[in-house]
Amino acid sequence: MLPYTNFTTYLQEKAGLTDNDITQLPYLPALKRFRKGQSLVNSGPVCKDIFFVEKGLLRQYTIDEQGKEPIIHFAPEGWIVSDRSSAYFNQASEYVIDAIEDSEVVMMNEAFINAASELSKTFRENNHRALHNHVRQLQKRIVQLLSATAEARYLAFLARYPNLCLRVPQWMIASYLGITPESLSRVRKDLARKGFK
Amino acid sequence: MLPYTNFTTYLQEKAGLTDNDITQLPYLPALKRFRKGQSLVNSGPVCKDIFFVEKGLLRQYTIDEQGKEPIIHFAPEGWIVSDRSSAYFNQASEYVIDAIEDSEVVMMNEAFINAASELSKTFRENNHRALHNHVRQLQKRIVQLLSATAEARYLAFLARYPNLCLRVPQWMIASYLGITPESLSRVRKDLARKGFK
DNA sequence: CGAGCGCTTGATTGAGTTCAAAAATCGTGG
DNA sequence: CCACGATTTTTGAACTCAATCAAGCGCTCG
Repeated sequence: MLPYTNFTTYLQEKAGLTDNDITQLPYLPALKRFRKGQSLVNSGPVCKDIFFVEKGLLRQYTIDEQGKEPIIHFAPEGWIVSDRSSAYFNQASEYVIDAIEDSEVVMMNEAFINAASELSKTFRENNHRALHNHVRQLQKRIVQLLSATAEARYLAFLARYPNLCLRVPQWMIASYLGITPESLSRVRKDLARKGFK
Repeated sequence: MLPYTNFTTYLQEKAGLTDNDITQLPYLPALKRFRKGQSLVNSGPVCKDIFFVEKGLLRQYTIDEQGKEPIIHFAPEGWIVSDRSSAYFNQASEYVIDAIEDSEVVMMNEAFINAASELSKTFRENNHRALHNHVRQLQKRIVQLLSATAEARYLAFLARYPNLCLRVPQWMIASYLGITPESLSRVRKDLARKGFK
């Protein structure tokens, strides 16, 4: 049995590889464990890998001029995170990816992606589709940041990442929303007062 | 001679088609003219085309719940705009694209993109590269909206779209930055006072 | 058990909004 | 080409949401 059930399911159901395809892959990517707080990649070097979260929870963030750490993404089990444009343009990554919980991560490198792409048209197409979907999510987030209040953005976070609000420290959610931890605390208090949940 | 010099240059220099490739295309996309204020596409229908701006200036925006119109992109000559994920997922587009100036636009449909992709590996690769680059720009904008002040965002706008600040009405720039026209007016006044430009 | 971290709460400050009105610019028809 | 109305930009004043600063509480982990 393979050491990663979520990843296998992903290859079959999301990425569109058949069982036969999988046996024909030259190798399967390694599973690595990361402790809470540990970094998978730092900003600086080129980020070559694509990470599939088998178990646990990752975050991706950058460090801006004022030393703030705005969070781009959270990635719980079954999600993927990477800085593909860093690999693509062979440029230094501006993002850090680290573990919010003890995590198990499947490290897909370019070679694996290429091999799977050679093998299966569906895999290629799904990859492309995922990229388009990513663009759409990013645009939605921009629209939201342009026009929605802190409260609306928090509610959107809850909808986008169900069951994550208890696993992610509040100060990180605040950073994802572009507000301070104090403000988020007040937003939540207000929602509670209004009888939310 | 072809009716669009910018688009031809784009096909050759950016998209990587050789002169020979171009003669082998089954057809070349149509050039359409749009008057200032006219819409190319509305939110609602699926947005199937990809627009290359031969001349003029377009904007892409959405309409949110409060009736605000946050602007996603500006596209002057030589730029491309579309809602590819709408075409890709065959879903209603949430965005409107209209002309800020009288414009000439090359309408590339899926068939043309597919034909060019068949013909040239470079075209395919450049397309993919452009998509990655797009993702990178979107992420940068998110980081900026999360952590930068109105002034910093305005300066970033000036850097990203050189020579556009005189062509785009200020209230639209304000909408792109996520602030009110009044606030932008004050940001500019402040910058002038500080001796900017 | 103590130190540190995360969350809350309060008081104050500040960036940006809202509302209102004047000034400047643009567009169009005569 | 000018004039007039409409739109855009500017300015002012009051206000609001969220940031900052500061203190206190509770939990966890060494």
